[in-house]
Amino acid sequence: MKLKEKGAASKNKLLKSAAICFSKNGFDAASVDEICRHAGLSKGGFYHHFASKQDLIIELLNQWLERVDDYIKSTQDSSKNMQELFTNIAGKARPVFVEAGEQLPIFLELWIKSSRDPELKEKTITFYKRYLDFFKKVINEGIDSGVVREVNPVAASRIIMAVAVGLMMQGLLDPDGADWDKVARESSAILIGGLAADRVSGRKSKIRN
Amino acid sequence: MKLKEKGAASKNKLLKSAAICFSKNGFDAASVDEICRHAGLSKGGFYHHFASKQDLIIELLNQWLERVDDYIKSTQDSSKNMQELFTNIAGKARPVFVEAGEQLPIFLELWIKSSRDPELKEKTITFYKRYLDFFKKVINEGIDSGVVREVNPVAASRIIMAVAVGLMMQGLLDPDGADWDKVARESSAILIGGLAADRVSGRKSKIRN
DNA sequence: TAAAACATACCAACCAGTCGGTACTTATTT
DNA sequence: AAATAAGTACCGACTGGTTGGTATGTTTTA
Repeated sequence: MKLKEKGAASKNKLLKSAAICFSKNGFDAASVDEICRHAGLSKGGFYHHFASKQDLIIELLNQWLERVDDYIKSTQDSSKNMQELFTNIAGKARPVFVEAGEQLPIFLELWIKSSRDPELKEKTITFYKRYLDFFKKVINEGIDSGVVREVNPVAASRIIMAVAVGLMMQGLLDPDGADWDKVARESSAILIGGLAADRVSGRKSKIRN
Repeated sequence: MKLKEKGAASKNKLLKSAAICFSKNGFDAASVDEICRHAGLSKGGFYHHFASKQDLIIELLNQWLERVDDYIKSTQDSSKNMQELFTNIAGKARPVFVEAGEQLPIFLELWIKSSRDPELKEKTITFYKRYLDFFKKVINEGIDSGVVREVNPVAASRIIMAVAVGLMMQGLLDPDGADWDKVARESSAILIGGLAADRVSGRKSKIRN
C-alpha cells in the first residue's frame, strides 16, 4: 500500500473510532487516548492527522453533511409528490432509529454544542438550512399542485423539521416506550391529513398576524 | 436569621448559581469550584449541602419538575377547549423562548444525558410522560366533543411534544433566524387545521398498520 | 535522504471529592 | 442563668486521577 493511502486509512480509522467512542458517552467523556486505543494508533498519530480534538469533530461533521446531501438527493429522486415523499421519509424511520440510533445522541449533543460554539454553529446551520430548503421546495410544489393548502411554506418546513427532530428526541429518551417506526408513520399521516375533524376555515388557512 | 434558614438560603444560592453556570457552558464544563465562586461559598460548603455534583443536578431537576406541574395546571385551568389550549400554549412561546431561553440548552443537554444515565432518565421520563398524558387527555376530550377527528391520541400527543421540542431546538440553533413566537403560533394553527388541502379520507383517519 | 507516518514519554492544567479544623448556634444539664 | 455538650454551616488546602496537547525520537516509504 502506498504511504498516502495508508495515512488516509489511518485517518479514516480514527474518524470511525471517534464516532463510536463519542456515541458511547458523549463528546467530552471520550478522551483522545480512548479514541487512539480503539483505532489502534498512538497519540502521536492522532495529532499528526488532526490539529485538535475539535478539528476531528469538525471533520466528522463534514462527513455527515455529505451524507445529508446524498440522502436529500436520493429521497428527492424517488418521490413524485408530497404524500409519497412523506411516506418515503417515514418509511426510513426504522433505519434512522435503529441503525443510526447510536449516533443520535452525538448528533443532538452536537446541536447543543453548536449553540455555544460559533465554528460548529456555522456548520450545523448549513446542515439545518439545507433540510429546511428541501422541505420548503416540496411544500411549494404541493401548494402549486393543489395538494397542500396555502400555508406558510417556511413555517410548515419548520414543523416538519420539528416533528422529525422531536420524535428522534423522544425515541432517544424512551426507546421501548413505543413502536417508533409506527409512530413516525402515524405522525406523517397526521401531519398530512391534519388534526381537526372539520376544516376550520375555507381554502385559505386561518393564520393571523 | 436562624441557622437552618441560613443553610437553606445558601443551598438555594448554590442551586441558582449552578443553573447559571451550567447554562453558560454546559454541565461538564461548569466546575464545582466555579459554582461555588459564583455563589460566594467554598467547596466545603458545597459538599455540605450536596453529596455530589450529580446530586445537585437531580435536585435542580426536581425543582423544574414542580414548575412543570404548576404550568400544566395553570394551562389546564385557563383553557376550555383544544383550540383555546393550543392558542394558550403557543401564546406562551415568547416567555419560553426568551425568559427560559438560557436554560434551554441545559434542559436539552439533560435530555441527552438522561439517555445514558438511568437515575436521570427516570426523572426525565416522569417529566416527559406527564406532558404526554396531559396532551393525550386534551385530545381525547377533543375527539369526544367532535372537534378532533379520530386519531390515535398517544401518537398525536407525541407529535405535539415533537413540535414543541423540535421548535425549541431550532430556536436554539438559529435564534434570530425566525420570529419564533410567530412560528409557534403558525405551527399550532397548522397542527390544528391540518396540512392537506382536502381531507384525504373520510371521517375516520387513514392510518394503516 | 527527505518527508510522511507514526511511537513514547511527558507536562501543565483541571477537576470531583476529601478531610481536618473553625466559627457559630441550639439543646441540655447543672 | 451559666456552663457544657452537641450539632450545623462552612472553610480551604490537599489528593488522586484524568485530559488535551507537546516535544522528541524512530520507522517506513518515495
